[in-house]
Amino acid sequence: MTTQRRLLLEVFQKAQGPIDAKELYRQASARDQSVSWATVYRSLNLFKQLGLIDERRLTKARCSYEIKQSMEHMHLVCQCCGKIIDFENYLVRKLVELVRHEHHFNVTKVDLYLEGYCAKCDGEKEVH
Amino acid sequence: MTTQRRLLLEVFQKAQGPIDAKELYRQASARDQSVSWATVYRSLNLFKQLGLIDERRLTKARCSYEIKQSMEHMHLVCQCCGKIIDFENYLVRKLVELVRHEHHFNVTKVDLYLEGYCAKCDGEKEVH
DNA sequence: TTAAGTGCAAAGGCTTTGCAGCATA
DNA sequence: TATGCTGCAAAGCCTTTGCACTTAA
Repeated sequence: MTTQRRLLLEVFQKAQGPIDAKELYRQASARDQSVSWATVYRSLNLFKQLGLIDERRLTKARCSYEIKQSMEHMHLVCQCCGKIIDFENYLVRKLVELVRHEHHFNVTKVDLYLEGYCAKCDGEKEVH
Repeated sequence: MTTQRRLLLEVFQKAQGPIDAKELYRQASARDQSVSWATVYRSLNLFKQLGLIDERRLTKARCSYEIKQSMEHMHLVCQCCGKIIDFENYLVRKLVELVRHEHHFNVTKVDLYLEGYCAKCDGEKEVH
């Protein structure tokens, strides 16, 4: 456990939700200028391998990372205001069990991403 | 509508499930050597904009594309051999309805991604 | 004919890696 | 002290873009 890794983990713990490598680098190097891109990416791969963080493909350009969540965890992303709502439900587990049985597919990771309009933005859309 | 675009759409229609740009280029240029990477990517962006195809980041390295599917569509990605299995089930619709009601979230796009071991790779894992 | 599409090559982003020096245990 | 980690810089991929030429309508 090095100072760099400790620092990066702290940034993750402070973050509310997923962040990308760029943001991780930005926040970490703001607190310790010597932190390099190489260390950021090497640590991300390490944390991922250790199961400390999840890697998601939220945008085309780059991956997002966040402290590991439960399997029943979903993200609702508002395409209007960008708000991210975290959401958990037993139906996700049912879905996983279904896949396991119908396809003999041994699920290790679930990534559910729903895009649309949140209550607020959808309401405003109706008005116009 | 150019010959190149027609050819690329044909490759999509023949493909069983999502393919990435590399595979699209491979198959297209096998039938018409003059097809270039620039045209492949420019066409992908056009098709996406027209709503003909969906773009998903199924693997970390690159995006996958496929003819637009229903909302109940899911992807199972084998972390061992990389195979991508398409899968549909009514539970996805139930999930969407749940989100709609419980969070007043107006869902426009669903992206469900399950990672794990396919039947074949999981079987081989057991042996060792 | 002419606006739009194409190929080529170069550039742009994100991520990985070789290597020498440094720090943790 | 010895293994493992780091920073730097360069390289590796995937994707986009400028430019001159070609093609579909």
